[in-house]
Amino acid sequence: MPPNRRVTLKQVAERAEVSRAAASFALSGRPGVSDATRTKVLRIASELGYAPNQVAQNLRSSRTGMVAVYLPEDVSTLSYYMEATFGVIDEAEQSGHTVTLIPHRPTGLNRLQADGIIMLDPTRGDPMIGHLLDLGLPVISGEELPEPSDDDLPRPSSPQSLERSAEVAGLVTSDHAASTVELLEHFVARGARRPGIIASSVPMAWSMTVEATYRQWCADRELNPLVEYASLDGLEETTRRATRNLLDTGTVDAILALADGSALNVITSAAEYGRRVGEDLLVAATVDSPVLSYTDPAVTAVDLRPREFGRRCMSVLSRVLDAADASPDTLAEVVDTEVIYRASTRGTAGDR
Amino acid sequence: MPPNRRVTLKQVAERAEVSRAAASFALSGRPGVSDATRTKVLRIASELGYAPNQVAQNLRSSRTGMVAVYLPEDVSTLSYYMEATFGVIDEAEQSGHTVTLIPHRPTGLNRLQADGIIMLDPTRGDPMIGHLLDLGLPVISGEELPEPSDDDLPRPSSPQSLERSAEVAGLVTSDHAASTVELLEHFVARGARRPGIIASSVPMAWSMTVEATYRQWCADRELNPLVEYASLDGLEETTRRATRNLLDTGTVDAILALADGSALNVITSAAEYGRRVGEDLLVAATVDSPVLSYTDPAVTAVDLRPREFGRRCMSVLSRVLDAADASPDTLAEVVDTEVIYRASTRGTAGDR
DNA sequence: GCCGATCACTTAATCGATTTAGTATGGTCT
DNA sequence: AGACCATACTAAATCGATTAAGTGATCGGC
Repeated sequence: MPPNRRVTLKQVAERAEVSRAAASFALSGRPGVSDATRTKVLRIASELGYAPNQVAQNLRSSRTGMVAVYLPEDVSTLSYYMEATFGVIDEAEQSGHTVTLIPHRPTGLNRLQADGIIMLDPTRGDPMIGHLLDLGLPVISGEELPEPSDDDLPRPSSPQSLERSAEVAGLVTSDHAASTVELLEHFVARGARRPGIIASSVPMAWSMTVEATYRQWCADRELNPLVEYASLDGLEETTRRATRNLLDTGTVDAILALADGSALNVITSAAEYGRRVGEDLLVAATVDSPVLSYTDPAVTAVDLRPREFGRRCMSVLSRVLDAADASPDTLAEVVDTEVIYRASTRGTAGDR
Repeated sequence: MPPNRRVTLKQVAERAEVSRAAASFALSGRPGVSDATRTKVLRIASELGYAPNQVAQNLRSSRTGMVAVYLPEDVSTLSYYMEATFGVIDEAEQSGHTVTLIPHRPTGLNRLQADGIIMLDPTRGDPMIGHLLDLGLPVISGEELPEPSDDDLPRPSSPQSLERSAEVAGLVTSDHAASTVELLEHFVARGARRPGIIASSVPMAWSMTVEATYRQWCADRELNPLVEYASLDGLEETTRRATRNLLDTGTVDAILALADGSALNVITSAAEYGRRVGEDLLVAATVDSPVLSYTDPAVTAVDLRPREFGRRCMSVLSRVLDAADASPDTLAEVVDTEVIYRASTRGTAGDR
């Protein structure tokens, strides 16, 4: 009755005049009790507002009921991670898991309680990645795990753990290569001849895929790739410089920006170079973000469906957790993306 | 030894040749064991890499060890909440709490396990707010709790719970009135005479404070307030319209935008009206966001120190949880803010 | 009419840590 | 030497749910 004192199974059992075990059977829907008893217990449970104490359940089942999400520390595009995290939460609710966020510092990592880990966009060189893999928990990687770089310290781990960390339990990706090609072809269809790219020096798998795809696309057409970088150190300054360098060439008539910040900078400074975005300068971004629809003109971008992406990560993790023992190969899934066409790539060749 | 099998207190006790109770006393630092035993237990515990099972601890202490954070469903400025949430996590780590995010749907709310709740920017009309307040857990509100509007359904709650929900256990705010005045005065100091505002129709306490402060400021100077709204329904369209309406007046020479999207739209469409941002049109935003530093010119904005804000919310909650029984009045704290001056308010009146 | 099987249920062990109550040891005081 | 007490520890209960093992009753088959 008092909402501060929670109803326990024992109380339900007493009211129903059965043992705690019988009540437990009835509530969990397993055989062993008569239909009469079952309905009675269920009725009383709902009357009393019984909700099982998850802490007790978890202790018994030696699970934590928690899923830990790890996000990159330095992110330029926050909305993606926010949405993806809520996608994880959506799906975690289904399987009765709670979602916790992992701090970026390794302090107290051994205190981390979770049944599994979801890493979004693991960054090469981030020492946390190794620590998390070494925890012995099933890990789902959102976007590919980058190869450890040479200057990374070798993790102090036994051969056994090395072997384990070579594999994640599941992998969810988006087809960045396909969406990059779609954007580049769209540039061409809208009348552009020389697309350039403002890449990111952040060593995440997806950004490397986009850049490599662009370079390959240029190679296929015997075009000289026009690549400028925005780096995490001095992000604003390098973003501005990348924009300036591309526009200074004078030959660029389309720009593919990896980060929303870069696209934004192109939009707002194009006028200084006498360029009109959407007409003689097409602009698109590889990751959509709310801000890209507020600019004038609004910016064409790839909707990575982050919410769905997060849901899929959690759903893969659920399957891994249920499989318990037998999961020899890692589960892999691809989330569909969609290019959102906006005014920044209207171009000169007809409508739409 | 195997990292997948966690070390338990029993194992430590056996290795140290004492009872589990003695080991527990030793580890928790309470009297009742000799110094020799204590050091021995501690040594063995660290050798074995013992970490107490928090699930068991929580069951025993009938706490959950979790803090639940509730974010508004429709947010235009994501980075603020992201940062604030990580601030909560920073501080929660200190007190050994895990942070979970609350889904926006009330489904399964009674299954929510937490020792306390932190609501960020509670929105008037959001039915979740009532539900969360009725849970009987200590609630910290980040920014004031709005008065329930008339058309809100009365919550089905006993008088007792009504009384309780009238009060939150703690309140953390930023001084939006002060920062608004600072921005307006800055406009004037930079040569502006007629500032307008693109307000938000989102009924959150802070946005209402900013708008009210602006109106009062105008009234004090016998100026006619120039207010346009960007509403959540059709955010892009209303944002554009608000910008257009303000610029169409021709009299506006400074614009204060509540959301980063609005500020952005002003920046990118000013040229069409023959205005030069930072010269004959000053622009500032009441909430800083990464995108505001990538535009050209970059936009002056208020840094609300969201990370610190989140930390303070959690620290207040910690105090409430420790106080246990005696906390008659709600704890209140104010987080300092800082205006970040950028090129969009350079103006005509000298340097700065 | 008796054996075995099935059903419906209860008892008790279990998860891992904390904590109360209880016990043995040694020392001090008179 | 016996009473008394503090110290250092152990045994066992506890948190709330799950589940293996056990008990009694009923039923069917031959």
